[in-house]
This record gives sequence, structure tokens and C-alpha cells, in this order.
Amino acid sequence: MERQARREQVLHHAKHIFARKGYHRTNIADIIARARIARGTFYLYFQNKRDIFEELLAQTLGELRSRIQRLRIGSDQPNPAEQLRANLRRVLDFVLDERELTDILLNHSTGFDREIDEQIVDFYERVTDQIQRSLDLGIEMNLVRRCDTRAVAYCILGGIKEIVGQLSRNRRDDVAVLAEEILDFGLRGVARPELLESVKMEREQSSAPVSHGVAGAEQAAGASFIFRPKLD
Amino acid sequence: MERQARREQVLHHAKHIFARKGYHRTNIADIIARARIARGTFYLYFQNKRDIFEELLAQTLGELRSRIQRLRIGSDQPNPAEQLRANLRRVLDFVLDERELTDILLNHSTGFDREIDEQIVDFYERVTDQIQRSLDLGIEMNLVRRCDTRAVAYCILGGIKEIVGQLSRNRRDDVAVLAEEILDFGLRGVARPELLESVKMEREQSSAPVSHGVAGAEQAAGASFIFRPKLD
Amino acid sequence: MERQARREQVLHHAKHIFARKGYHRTNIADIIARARIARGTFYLYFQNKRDIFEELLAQTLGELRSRIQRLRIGSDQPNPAEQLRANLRRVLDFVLDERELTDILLNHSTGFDREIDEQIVDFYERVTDQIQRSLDLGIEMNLVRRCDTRAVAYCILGGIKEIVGQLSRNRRDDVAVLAEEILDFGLRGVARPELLESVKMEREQSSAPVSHGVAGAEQAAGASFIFRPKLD
Amino acid sequence: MERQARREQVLHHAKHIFARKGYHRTNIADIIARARIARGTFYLYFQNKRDIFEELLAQTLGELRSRIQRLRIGSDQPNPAEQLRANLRRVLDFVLDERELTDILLNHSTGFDREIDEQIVDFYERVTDQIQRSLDLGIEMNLVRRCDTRAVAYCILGGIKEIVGQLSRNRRDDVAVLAEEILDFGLRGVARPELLESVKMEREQSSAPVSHGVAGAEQAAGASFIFRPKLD
DNA sequence: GATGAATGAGTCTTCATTCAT
DNA sequence: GATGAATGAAGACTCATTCAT
Repeated sequence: MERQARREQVLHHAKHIFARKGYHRTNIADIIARARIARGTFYLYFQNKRDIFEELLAQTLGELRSRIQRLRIGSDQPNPAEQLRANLRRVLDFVLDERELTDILLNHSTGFDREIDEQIVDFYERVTDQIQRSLDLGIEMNLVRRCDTRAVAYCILGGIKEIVGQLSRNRRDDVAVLAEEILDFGLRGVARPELLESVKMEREQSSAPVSHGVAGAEQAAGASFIFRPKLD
Repeated sequence: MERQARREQVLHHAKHIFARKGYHRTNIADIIARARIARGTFYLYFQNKRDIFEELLAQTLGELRSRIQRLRIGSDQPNPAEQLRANLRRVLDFVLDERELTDILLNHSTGFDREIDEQIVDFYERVTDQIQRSLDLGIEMNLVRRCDTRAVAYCILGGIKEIVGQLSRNRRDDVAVLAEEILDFGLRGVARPELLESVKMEREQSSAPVSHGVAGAEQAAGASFIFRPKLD
Repeated sequence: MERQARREQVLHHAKHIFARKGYHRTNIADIIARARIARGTFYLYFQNKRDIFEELLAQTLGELRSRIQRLRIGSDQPNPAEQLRANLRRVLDFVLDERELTDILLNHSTGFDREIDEQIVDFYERVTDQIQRSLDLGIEMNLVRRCDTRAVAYCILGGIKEIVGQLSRNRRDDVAVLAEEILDFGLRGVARPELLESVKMEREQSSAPVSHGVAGAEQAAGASFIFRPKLD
Repeated sequence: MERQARREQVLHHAKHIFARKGYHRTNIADIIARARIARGTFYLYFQNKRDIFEELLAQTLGELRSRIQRLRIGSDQPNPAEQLRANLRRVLDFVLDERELTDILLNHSTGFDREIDEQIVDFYERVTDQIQRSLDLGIEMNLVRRCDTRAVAYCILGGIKEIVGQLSRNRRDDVAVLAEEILDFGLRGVARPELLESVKMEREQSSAPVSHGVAGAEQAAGASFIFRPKLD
């Protein structure tokens, strides 16, 4: 078998074991048994247990980074809310695909190894930075109310992490709806009140029950309108 | 030494080790070295590593439970926002007192042991239930907008967890302010927009910069006014 | 409590524990819990675990030694068979009284401690010597057939040990009958055939079923008649 | 090294240690030091100390079972005494080959572990059953006198056990002679007296000293003639 | 004398990693 | 490259014995 293919195979099986048992309770014996390779073979492809875990982590973090895109401003860009929605959906979609692993990697993170821990902390730090910058930008643009943007960024990150954790434990198919709820909650939490006011009437008239199941993700208006105004 | 006093001593030292190194990387040798007791002495008070960890966990969860009080409605009760604020402050105060441990216990929890994991999951589940019930109540009372209260409850919980984690890593002294930010963010996220509108003017006139440091926790108005209306 | 009385109390309880769990599986904690004394108190009366066990052993061996009396020859003495019977009954009676302990001490003996092991081996060696001397005497007196008296002595000892072990596990009330069976078996095994022959007629006429329950221990004739002839 | 070969090697060395020091005083360190293997290697082949001991026990009991054959009756079969003699010799030969271990396993048995104890007790129970059945059969065939065949079976078993124990401590090369003595003792102990009587003359005439060294095992007549009569 | 907390040597067992075949 | 037997450091846990109160 090709070197790369064999690597993938082992990674694939290791992923499932790690997901089910966690890093510490997983041992090499488990992995090689599932991957049906010999003990020595494992070490032909990975330096050690930490190494294979780190690779899975790197894959995951890389994938997530690619799915979380920086807000772009410009008349040819989708409005900010739309961009946030897209980010959120891409992230949740990925989590749904790689449920268990994502959970292990993202939510039950610390205590592996100094270096691994740092990678995760660092990842979150960067995401937080990105959220904070978006908030600061929003304030500049008069879309976001004044607040401690760092603290609020943590709140937003935490909310998403928690939803991700739940999603990884209890599959849900309506990821789009879920994304909408988070977005709605977050945007209202930071929006300048005047922006919400303007739409009060619309919402009041809509008699659709919003709780527990928006009619459909596409129609889910939520509060995302608040970022719809021209941005220039 | 008195039985109870010795227990406390060992627990005290174990707490610090667990906090610094995590559950898996902590071994009995570490604990007894720090507590300056013999190996056997440890086993005089605790059955095993899991046991002492579980006790610390139980203490922590118990303390937190006692600090998170159910919302009480009645004309002789503080308004809901005030009650939420009090809960939040009590929790953050505790976290500040028991920084590292809280973090280990609450945020880097899974993968110890099936049973321990379950206790933590269960604790969060109950807190989520409580948040959700509060939201449902808020909807009934026309204070909270219609939404997927379960999902939003997770967002709120996650936000608090993340702040707690940050607080445990980087000490902050202005817990009251932090509590206000979270509260503000959360309340706005769930409040019916009309309730926010009414105070727009007041806020605009107040020239105090809100971001990064409310003048003082006591004056920090935030969005908590939204729950100030008469509840009957 | 008087020193001696306290010692007895502890010995009493230790005996039961040792009997139930054996030497190695018994620990000091078991003993002091049952005797309701403190850990330190135990060491006030006994040097160590080995010590208390050795004392019980010494008691037992001493008691047994006193119950196994040397055959005495003389016209004023009971005939040899009668003396053997008495020895056997005294031993079995004791075993019945101290069932479990006897078993532990006598049958599951080795592997405690070099010195303890030796005491037991030594005890058995002496008993064997005594049996062998009796046999040699019997040969001189033309009561016993020529044989390897050492080997036969071991056979006899072994038979008794086995019966003792059984008796300690499964109580039996008809010790006298049991003694008779052993005696009968042993005496026939060593007697000169001519001595058996002479009584053939008597036995044939007696129609009582001997197997499984001699009518009564007192009447149990067995083969002991073989040593009834005048010994001078 | 081949898996099976290594197993044997470890078993071999463990056997010697167990034999010399007994079960409880033997520790894994002893075994691996003697077998010159690493600690982990031991656990590659055996789960724990109990496991390796149990395997040795199983081997031994299995071998003994195969050497103790049921009495077969028929004109084409050797007479019963001959069959008993063969059984006895096979057992003693084995004991001689595996002296120390046999002793540990068979005579100093209890107190290891509930389960191991039971295996040994069970083995002896079966052997006793077999002896008892032989006696009952002998009674039917008018070869054996009436007696408590259970009690006598224990006596016979005990005798053999004791001889085995002695043999394991003090090597003897004349196993055949020893077997003859045991057989002689046992058969006379259970034979109907008339059967012994008939040969009185023969024996009397034979001037060979029987005690301590029968001229030769082959010629050793003993009392085994008693079962020589036609069985049909 | 009595107590029971404290001790620490002694053992067992696991498991990531190496290396000769 | 592949194998899997071998390694041994690391760590958990027990329990007979001591000793200050």
C-alpha cells in the first residue's frame, strides 16, 4: 500500500478510537488492533501517540481555519451578517461530519501535553481575536453598541463551542436553523438598539412562532437584518 | 492531626496539583510530596486518585449549585435581571477564589472516568435546564422574544463557561464589570426589541464610555433594565 | 482488663479470622476489627502477625501432643488397641472442638514462614516417629507383620490427617465411629494375618452391617481385637 | 523466541521458584529474574501471578488425572491389584519427576485464592470418589470387607498424599518398593480376612525380610494376591 | 495502658516505544 | 517495509509496624 494511503488508513481508525475513548484512555494497542497493523508498523508512520493525535488535531484546526473567513467589506461582498452566517454554517457542517473527533479536540482539550494544549488555546485565541476585530469594526461602523469587545468575543466563542459540543453528542439535522439561532442571539446581543427598533413592526406582525423550530432556515430572518444596511 | 483537618490539607494541596497539571498528569507522588505526607497516609483518607478528584469535584459542583439560585418571582423579590446578576457575580466570585481548579473541573473535564464525566455533564445539563426555564418564563412574561430556548440556553451557558475559563487563566479584579458585560450581552440577545427601544434615549445621553470598563459595577446599567418592569 | 484476659480475647478472635481466611489473607485490620481493639493495642500483646499465629499454633500443637500418649505396656495397662483408640478419639474430639483452626494449622500449613513451617514439620515428624516406634514394637511382639515401618507410619499419619481435614470441613458427630473405622483400617493394614484369621468366625456370625455406621461406637469391634491378646 | 517456547521457559522457571518459596512468598520479581526476562515480558504471557500458578496446577492435575485410571474388570484385564499398583507407580513416578511442585500444589494448597483452592479440593474429591467406588466394587465382589468406604477412602488418599509429600522432600529411588508398601498396607486394611488367611502359609515360608526394602519390587508379593482370584 | 494516625517498603500492573528478524 | 516479541520506566495500591498523644 502506498505510504500516504496507509497513513490515512491509520489516521482514520485512530480518529474513531480517540473520539470514543479520549486521548488518555486510548492506547496504541487499540489503534493497531482496529487498523489491523502490527505494532512496529504504527511507528513507521508516526513517531508516537502524541504525533498521531497532533496530526488529527492539525487537520481539524486547519479545516476549521479555512472555514472561518475574515469579514470582507465592500459593495461587492455579501453583507456582514451573511458572511457570519456562512462561517457559522460551514463550521457546524464540519462538526457534523466529524462529530466525535471535533468534540474531543475542541471541548475536552486540556491535559494532553503542554504543546498540544497550546495549539488548541492558540487556535481559540485567534478565533477570539477575529471575533473581537469584527466587533470593533462593527462599532466603528455604528452597527455594534459599545461594549467590552474582548469579553463579548469570549461569550460568542463560548456559545458556539457549547453548541458544537452538544451537536457532537446529539446529532441534529437542522444545522441551518441552529446557526440562525446562534446568529440571532449573538447579533442582538451586540447590535445597537436603534437597529433593532426599526424592525420591531415587521417582527410584531409576523405571527409565526419562532421558538423551537423556525419555519425553515432560509426564511429565518432573525436579527441578521441589523447588518444589512449599506456599510460604506 | 485531626482527621478532618488532615483531609482538608491533602485536598488543598491536591487541588493545586490538579489545577496545574490536570488530572492525568497528576500522580499520587506529586500530591503526597506537596502535602508532605507519606504514601500510605494518602490512602488513609482517599481510596485512590479518582476518589480525591471526585471529592474536589463534588465540593465545587455543590458550591456552584448553591450559588446559582432559581429565579423567584414576586413583588417582594428583586427583579429578574437583578437576580441573574447576583447569580452571575456569585459564580464569578467563586471562580476567582478557586481559579485553577474551577477551570480543570469545568472546562477540561471529559475523559477522566465514565462516572466523573457524567457528573459534570449532568451538572451542566441542570444548569442549562434552569437557564431554559428562565427563558421560557421570560417569554410568558413578554420579556423575552420567541426563540429556540434550548439552543439559546446552550449559548448562554457556553458564554459563561468561556468567560470562567478565561478568568481562571488571567486574573481580573473587576468581576462585577465582567458580570455586567455578560449580562448585558445575554439579555440583549434574548430581550424583546421593544424593551430595548424604550431606553435608547437614556443611554445615548449617558456619555460614560461603556466599552472596557464601566465606571463602576454598581452604576453599570447595561441592558438589565429590560427586566425591571413590574412583573405582575 | 487483665493482661492475660485481653490476650486470650485477641487470640480468640484471631483464631476465627485465621480459620476463615488463612494466614496470608488475614490482616491485622481484620483481627483488630473483630477484637474491637486499636491497632496499637494489638502490638502491645503480640510482637507481630507471625507471633500471634505462632502462639495459636503452639497452643494447638501442645494440646495435640498432650492428647497423643505413648503406648504403655504392662498388665495393668489397657491393651494397645485400646490405647490407640483413646489417642485417636482424643485427637478427633479436639479437632471437632477447634475445627477451622486445626485445619489451617495442620493441613494448609506450609509457606508461612520458614520457622513456622519447621514447627509443623517437626510436630508431624515426632508423631510419625511415635507411630513407627509403635509398629516396631508390634513387630517385636509378633502382633505386627514385617513391613517398612517408616513408610507405613506415613500412611497412617496421612490417613489421620486427611480424616481430620474432612472433619474440619464437614462436621460429623459420630467421631467414635470414625475413630473405629480408622483404627480398623490401620490395624488390619499392619496386623499379622494369623491374628485376623482367628476371629474370622466371630465376625462372620455377626450379621450387623458394618459399613456406613457401626451400630454404636462402643460395640464397634473392628479389628482391634488383634491387639487384645496378652502382651507379656 | 517462539511464543510457545517462551511460555514454557517462563513456566519452567516459575515452577522452581514456586516450589522453593511457595506461592505467597514468590513474587513476580523472583520469577522474571530467574527466567531472565523483563517485567513486561512476563505479562505478555500471563495475566498475573495467579494465572501462571493456575496453569502449572492445571498441568499437574491433568497429568495426574491421566495417570490414575479407573479399575477395569474383565478376563482380559490385569487383576485389580495389578491395576492399583500401576496407578500408584505412575503417580509416584510423576511426583518424583516433579517433586517440589507437586508438593506445593498438592499438599500446601489452601489459602491461595478461592478458585484455586476449589480446583484442588475438587481434584481430591474426585480421586476419593474413585477410591470409594473401587472399594464398593470390591465389597460386591467379596474381596473387600464391609466398612465405611468413604472414611476408608479418605484414609487411603491421605496415606498416599503423605507419602507423596515425603517423597517430594526426601528423594527415594525405590518408588516401586514404596508403592508396594502402600498397596500392601491398603489392601490388607480393606481385604476380607479369609483372603489373607489362605496365603498365610506361603508367606510364612518365605524368609525374605520385608521390612525396609523388599528384595525387589517385581517380586514384592505383598498382599496384592488378595485380588488375584478370578473376577467373573 | 490504649489509641489510631502516620509511615514507607514492597508489589503488582500497564503501556509507549524499540529492535532483531 | 512489516512484524510482534521484548523492554523497563512509571505509577498505583497494600499493609505490617511504629510512635506521639
